[in-house]
Parts: sequence; structure tokens; C-alpha cells
Amino acid sequence: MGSMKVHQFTRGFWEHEPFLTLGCKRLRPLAPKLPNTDTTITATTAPSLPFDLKSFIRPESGPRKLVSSDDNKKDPPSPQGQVETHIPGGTRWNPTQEQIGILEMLYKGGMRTPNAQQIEQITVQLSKYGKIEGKNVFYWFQNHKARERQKQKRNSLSFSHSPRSPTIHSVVTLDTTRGEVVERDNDVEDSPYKKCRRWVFECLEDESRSPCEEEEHRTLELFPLHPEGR
Amino acid sequence: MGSMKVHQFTRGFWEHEPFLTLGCKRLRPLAPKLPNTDTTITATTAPSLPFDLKSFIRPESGPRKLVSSDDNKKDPPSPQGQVETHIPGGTRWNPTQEQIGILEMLYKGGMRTPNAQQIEQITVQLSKYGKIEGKNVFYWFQNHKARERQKQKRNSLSFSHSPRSPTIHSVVTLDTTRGEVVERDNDVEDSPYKKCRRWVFECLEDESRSPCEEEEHRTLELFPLHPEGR
DNA sequence: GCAAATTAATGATTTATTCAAG
DNA sequence: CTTGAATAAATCATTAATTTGC
Repeated sequence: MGSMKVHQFTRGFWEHEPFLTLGCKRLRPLAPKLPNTDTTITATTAPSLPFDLKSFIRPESGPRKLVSSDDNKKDPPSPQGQVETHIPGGTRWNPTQEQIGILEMLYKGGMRTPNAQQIEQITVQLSKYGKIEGKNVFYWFQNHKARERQKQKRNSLSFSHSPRSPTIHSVVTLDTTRGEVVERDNDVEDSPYKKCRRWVFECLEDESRSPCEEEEHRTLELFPLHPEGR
Repeated sequence: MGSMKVHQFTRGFWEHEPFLTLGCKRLRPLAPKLPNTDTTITATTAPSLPFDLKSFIRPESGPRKLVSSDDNKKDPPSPQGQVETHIPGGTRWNPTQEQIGILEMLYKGGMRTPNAQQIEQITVQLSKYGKIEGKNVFYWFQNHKARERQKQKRNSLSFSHSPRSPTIHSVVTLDTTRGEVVERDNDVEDSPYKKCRRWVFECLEDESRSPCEEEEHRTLELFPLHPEGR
């Protein structure tokens, strides 16, 4: 991955400029207060401003965003259209059986919304079984959570008719008493799978000690930060 | 006992809308903020890595929450002496005027959902005016877009009054002719502001133009920064 | 004049919905 | 149809700006 090099130019900032008021907004009705009326704000702005954005903006090699429709103007319209072209060479993640297995394990163990750090760890682990990125993990949890939820809702909603058909899974599933699973790999550490399994439970333990319920508890733990996008 | 979600109801209803607001945006807080060093804070501490994953990962195990006892909120009001007590990366981004200005410029220029690359660039630029991370940019666009939308909806909903007092401002200037905004500013190119403005528009141009270029925007390994629209 | 109490704004997360690859 | 991916809407949480009572 070519890490886009960005050499930082100027160390010195360009004195903050008055930054003329462009789009004004965010006003408070009751604000009879002036901003900094004081000072004409440093007229001393150094003329030397080596600020070559150009190198950043258009590194020749830099691929650009692409918008298929040319006339796709900005402007107010397009509430949400935002046509885009699809990713060229990028295919979507195709999880392997192992990966899914682990993810489900984590999910059943109570993990719902891993934070950045956890995602990273998970990604590292899962990458042993196939190509995967952090965002895949992130999305997986999002989707799985949502879909489990709607599945549940659907079920509870449909039991007015057929008294039995669904009756699926219920909570049972895998017995997540981690002790059971973990106990066997105390000696052999070579098997990546085993290692991973252990790691998984460690991870779970780390995150949520007890909350292993189906309920959608509001996040018990506030994550300080989150991944960039979603 | 179903899990009942308590509705907060603290949302702002009041919203008196003074038509046409031409005030200033985001006044400088009168609060304990340093008048001068305002922009220089965090100058040296920031690692100059343009692309540090750490910025995307949680910075550190910052003190979260740390709620005081619930008995009474009587927090020891720190006297004027030393106000700020927590700078460290535990607080949320507090944009400077310049940053907001640029972001709004971009927004008005049509940018709505910058991709990873763009976010990265923007972040680099904005970091010249204060501490900022990619996710802040990302969130800003999300929020701004959403709030502009609801504001508009609110407006269109309340146009039952004045038969003709259309809030004209919709289309707002913006002329992508690179740097030629409708400012009466001047022609001097030395102004950092101007340079910045040019950069902004280049950035925009970058996005809305370029017919099609295959690329591999996998800039961010870890988390989704919505590489492409859908 | 100040600082706590209020209130409006907005940054950050989570949830719901939608799109499209396979 | 299933499900990865992405966006929008809703919500939570914290901060800045004002009001208010000394």
C-alpha cells in the first residue's frame, strides 16, 4: 500500500488569519456578544507561507475519487443520490468457515460492538484464515447484530400463526461457558486454531465479564474512540 | 419486563428561527480560553505522522467517565487560577474557527461524504489549525449533512407563513472555478487564506471531476472510511 | 463581577435502512 | 435469498454560551 507520503511543510503555522466570515451560521439568538472585537488580530502575518498544497492535493500518482456522472453537480439537491462508481478491483470480503466460526463464537460470548482495539486484534487473528480487514470485522458485527435482532423480532411476531414452525435455535446454541472449551488446549499451543480459540475467550473475558445475554443491553462500556468510518 | 427505553426528551424544540442569520459563527468562547495561545496549543505534541494508525485506533486508555460521586455535582469549581484540567486525549474534538470555516467551504462546495483519501488530506490541512483527527472530519460531515437536512425540512415545513420570503440562500455562490469564490477579498495571492481556499477548491474539483480512474483506495487498512459510495 | 445552573449546539455512537455482490 | 457494505436517522454525551442569583 503506498503510503501516501506527506511531508509536512511549514513547521510554522501561518498565524491564524482572521478568516473572514464565510458561511455564517450557528448563531445563537441571544447572543449580543461580539466575537473578539479586540485586536485587529495580528497584522503581522508572515508573508512567507510555503504552503504548497498542490503536492498534497494532486500527487500525480494519486488516484482520485471518481464520479461517473459528469454533470453531477453539487448544489442542494441530491438528498442522497450520490451516485458513485463501484470499486474496481475490490471484491468484498468472503469469509472462511473458520472466520465465521470465530466471529460467531465471539458474538455468542457477548461481544456486540468491539472497539477499535478489539477489532484490530480480531482482524489479526482472523487473517490467519484468510484475507480480511478490520472493517470486515466491524461490519460483520453490525450486520450480525442487526439481523439477529430482526430475526428475533420476526419470530416473536409470527408465533401468532403457526404455533411451531420456527422454534429455532433459541438461546441454547453453543454453551459459552468458556471453561469448557478452553480447557483442552492447555498443552498444545501449536495449533493455530487452538491458539485462536484461547485468544477468543481471553478477549471475551477481557471485555465483558458477565453480560452474556441475548438482551441488547445498552453498551455497558463506553468506547473511547471508534474506528474511522462505519 | 421488557427493556424499556427511556426517552430522554431533551431534544431542542425551541428552535426559534430568526430568519436570515448573518451572525458570526462559533464565537470564541469567553470562557477560560487563552486569548493568544489559542491556536498554538498542541503544536509540538502532535506526532507529525500524516498517516498514523494510532490516530485511528484509540489513542490510549484515557480516563473514561470517571464520574464523581453521585451525591452532588458540586464540583470543586476551579478558581480562575487554573482552569482547564484535562487536555489529554480524553475530550472530544473542539474545532477552531478556521477548521470549521474550511469544512463549511468544502461542504458548500458540494462535498458531502469524503472518502478516506480525502479525509486524510483534509485532516492534514486542518491539523494546521489545531488538533484534529480523521474521524473528526468524518463525523463532521455526517453530522453537518444530517443537520442541514433536518433544518431544511423544518423550514419547508414552516413556510406556511410569509407568502414569499423564501430562504434564498440555497444555492450559495460557489463557483468551482478554482479559487474564484465570490469573495471580494482581493487578488493577493499571498494570503494564506486564499491559498487555503484554492486548496479547498482543488480538493473539490478533484472529487467532482475526474471521469473515472481506477484506484485502490485502500488507504486505510483498518477501518472503513467508506471508500466508495454505494 | 463571578460562577453555578440552564440551554442550545454539536461531537460521537448506535440503530435502522438500503444497496448490491454472489 | 443471503449477506457484506454503506448511508441515514436516531440517540447519547459533552461542551460552549447565556442566564441568573448572589
